Amino acid sequence: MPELSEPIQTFILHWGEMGTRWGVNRTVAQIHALLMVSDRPLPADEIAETLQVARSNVSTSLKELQSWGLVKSMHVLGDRRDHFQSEKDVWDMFLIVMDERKRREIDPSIAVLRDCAEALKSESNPESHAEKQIGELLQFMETTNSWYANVRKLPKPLMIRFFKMGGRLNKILGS
Amino acid sequence: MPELSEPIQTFILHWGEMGTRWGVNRTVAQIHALLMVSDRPLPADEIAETLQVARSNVSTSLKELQSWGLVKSMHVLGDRRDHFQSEKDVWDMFLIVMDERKRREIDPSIAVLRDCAEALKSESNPESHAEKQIGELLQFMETTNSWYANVRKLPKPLMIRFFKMGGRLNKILGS
DNA sequence: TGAATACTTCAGTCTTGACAGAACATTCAG
DNA sequence: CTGAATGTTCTGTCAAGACTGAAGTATTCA
Repeated sequence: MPELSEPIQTFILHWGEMGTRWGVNRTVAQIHALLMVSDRPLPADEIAETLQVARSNVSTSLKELQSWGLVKSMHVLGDRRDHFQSEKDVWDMFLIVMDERKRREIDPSIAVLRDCAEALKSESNPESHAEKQIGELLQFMETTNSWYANVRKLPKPLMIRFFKMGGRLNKILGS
Repeated sequence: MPELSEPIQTFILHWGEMGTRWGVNRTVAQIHALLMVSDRPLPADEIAETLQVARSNVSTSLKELQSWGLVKSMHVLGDRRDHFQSEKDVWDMFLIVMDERKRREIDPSIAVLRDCAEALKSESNPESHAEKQIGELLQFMETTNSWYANVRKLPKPLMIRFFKMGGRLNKILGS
């Protein structure tokens, strides 16, 4: 592995930093960044060397990235080592992350809110404000969820068009 | 402060947990949750007692919530203490968080990516793949940013309509 | 078969950030 | 002016979890 050029280092470090701000382990995010900009799949030991972290740390981080579906392992002819490559398409990456966060965090939250709302309803209730507030939170999440489901099922080119549009929102909604 | 009922405890604890998953301090998120479901503004000491955390911890967490614009302090007649109330409207809350994350994280990331892309362009370049990838990331962020700006400037009722719609997306985009 | 290679898991260490409690600052009532 | 009430800041402690190196497992090849 050639040393990383300065701008690429900057990118990887920044991506790692952003990771932490969004609840993602720094090393995991850095490895993701590295694989994104790599022009070929990398074996774990090369990643460890490049980022100067322990081999074992790379192993678990790669597992994590694979569990998100952001990284896949593959093989290279004449090399026994696993090689890892990142999803490269930014839109696909985005959707993967959204799907996964929905599955891991939003959906369970909706379930919890629903239970809480239910429990508060059946008590004859000195906490009607809380009930109302939680109900609104629940409704909000359900609304955005179903909105997302609809965006999600658009074929990708249409979806991209949808996001590039936006200037025309007013016109559409005005009708 | 009456003790928290069981479903409300559940809600607050869950909200705290979700906080950590999104890079927000657990106590900060818990206080936010408590204030959301409270039917009146609460003074800091009451929050500390209710959530069983140190008064000083509450102080700094409230500062944090205020810096996000999610919580405001106010005064109650005949009480010298500051009382804190959360924004209650879920849509407004959502927009506040989006605005703030854009300002704190997305915009700076765009700046970094732009610098990196620039630096990679001027080097006569063995890293054209990285350049391409970072360029696409940049483009993606700029696209979503401007999409968000357009959604953002809709009057709230229209915006809500926009999110409740979604079923009609296909029809609209088909044209 | 066993040495070499690759990968994973585990146990202990280290770091970061969260937190408590104390010290400090400010305001206000008397 | 003083002391009680309130809020903030600071310092040291602690815990969570990130990370390392070593031990363990699996696979391949000589």
